[in-house]
Amino acid sequence: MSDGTPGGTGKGAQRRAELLDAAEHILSESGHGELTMRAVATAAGVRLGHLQYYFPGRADLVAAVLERTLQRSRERLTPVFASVAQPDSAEELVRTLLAEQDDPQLVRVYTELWALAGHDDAVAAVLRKFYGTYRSHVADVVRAGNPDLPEAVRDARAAVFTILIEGAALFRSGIAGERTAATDDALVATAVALLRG
Amino acid sequence: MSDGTPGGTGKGAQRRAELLDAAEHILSESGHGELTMRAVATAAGVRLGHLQYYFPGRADLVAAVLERTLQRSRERLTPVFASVAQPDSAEELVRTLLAEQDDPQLVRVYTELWALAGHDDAVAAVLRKFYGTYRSHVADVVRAGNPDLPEAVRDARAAVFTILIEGAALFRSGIAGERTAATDDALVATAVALLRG
DNA sequence: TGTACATCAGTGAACGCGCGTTCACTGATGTAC
DNA sequence: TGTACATCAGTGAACGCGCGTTCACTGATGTAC
Repeated sequence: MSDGTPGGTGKGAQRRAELLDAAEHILSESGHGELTMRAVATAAGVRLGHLQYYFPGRADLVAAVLERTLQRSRERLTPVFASVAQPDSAEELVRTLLAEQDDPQLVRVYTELWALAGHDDAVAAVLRKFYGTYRSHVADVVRAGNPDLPEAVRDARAAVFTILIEGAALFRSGIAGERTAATDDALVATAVALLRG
Repeated sequence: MSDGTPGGTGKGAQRRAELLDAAEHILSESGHGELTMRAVATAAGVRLGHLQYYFPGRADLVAAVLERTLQRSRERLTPVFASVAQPDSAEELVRTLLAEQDDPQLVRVYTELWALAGHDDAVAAVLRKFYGTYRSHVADVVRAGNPDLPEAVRDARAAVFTILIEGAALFRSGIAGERTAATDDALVATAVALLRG
């Protein structure tokens, strides 16, 4: 490994992934405060000292969870946005994005990351970049369906769309009442209107 | 005090408020993990043992911050909703709700509470009730402007409206790019459309 | 008006525990010759 | 094919520290008679 991080390929990579799985699980189930080196090591069936072979400090571990989570989301979302060249598939796009939120563990991890961003500038910067890319993807969809829209309006629509989708995630983390088909339909209708204008 | 909690009125009440101010400040600036009994006592200029006279354990302190925050929001929001009997003031309502989010400390506290709700059932239950009331206020506004709308549609619109407003708060906690007038306008237009149908 | 007593407000020391971090160490695996 | 050596993967003990909690204590304020 050129960057000094163990686990590029093979056995090391698998171990690293297992450790991140354990950390992610604890983060989503119990929150940032319970994400201790010892808890992760125990959950992964590894000794404390060995966890530190992969992640020397707690900060490295948290940063790695953040990066992997966002990277996975990027890899899932990019093809989804790329496939909606035709603007009439807007509803399908929205329903696909909402379906991403069906994994409660992932939603809780995001909730934790949002809270972290509130008082950790590094996390905030990474999330800001992530949602910047997200918004530009949405803006591309808006432009495809309405090429003459002024750029400012297009970007504003993309921002509101993003707020709506992520707000929906927030309200699936145990805060809202039950999720109904009528709510989903209203959500989709509103989101589609933002894309189509 | 009939319930055993010190600080009902007078000096005790003021001390209690000061302690909660300190706790709230730490929660918003540094997060739940940094909210320790010692840090709160120090910030409030009080000895650890005395903080425990008001809040015997950390859980009591966190619960009190949660309750006071939501109670204050209720007291601010109830008259706002009550004043929009006339449905044509929908835009004013939305702008007022967004203006509530201009306090970064309050927004960060909410972000922390959302994360807490993800793995604390008591917090989740309190927040669920709060947003249930919130949605029913919104639904009343929707009904005032459109009395014949089926109840399911009305409630769905209220839910999406709430998602949109709270999603906007989320994206003011350091996650989004800059907040522009165009974004606010698009947000208001979308929210008003949900109220008016 | 005075006094006795209860309650309120606040102090200070000590406890055991889990935490992140440091570090010396061992065995397994790969690689050069 | 064998051997020497470097690197990788994993162990185990110990550290100092900050944490929540417990508890005995003191002084100020209110109240009953």
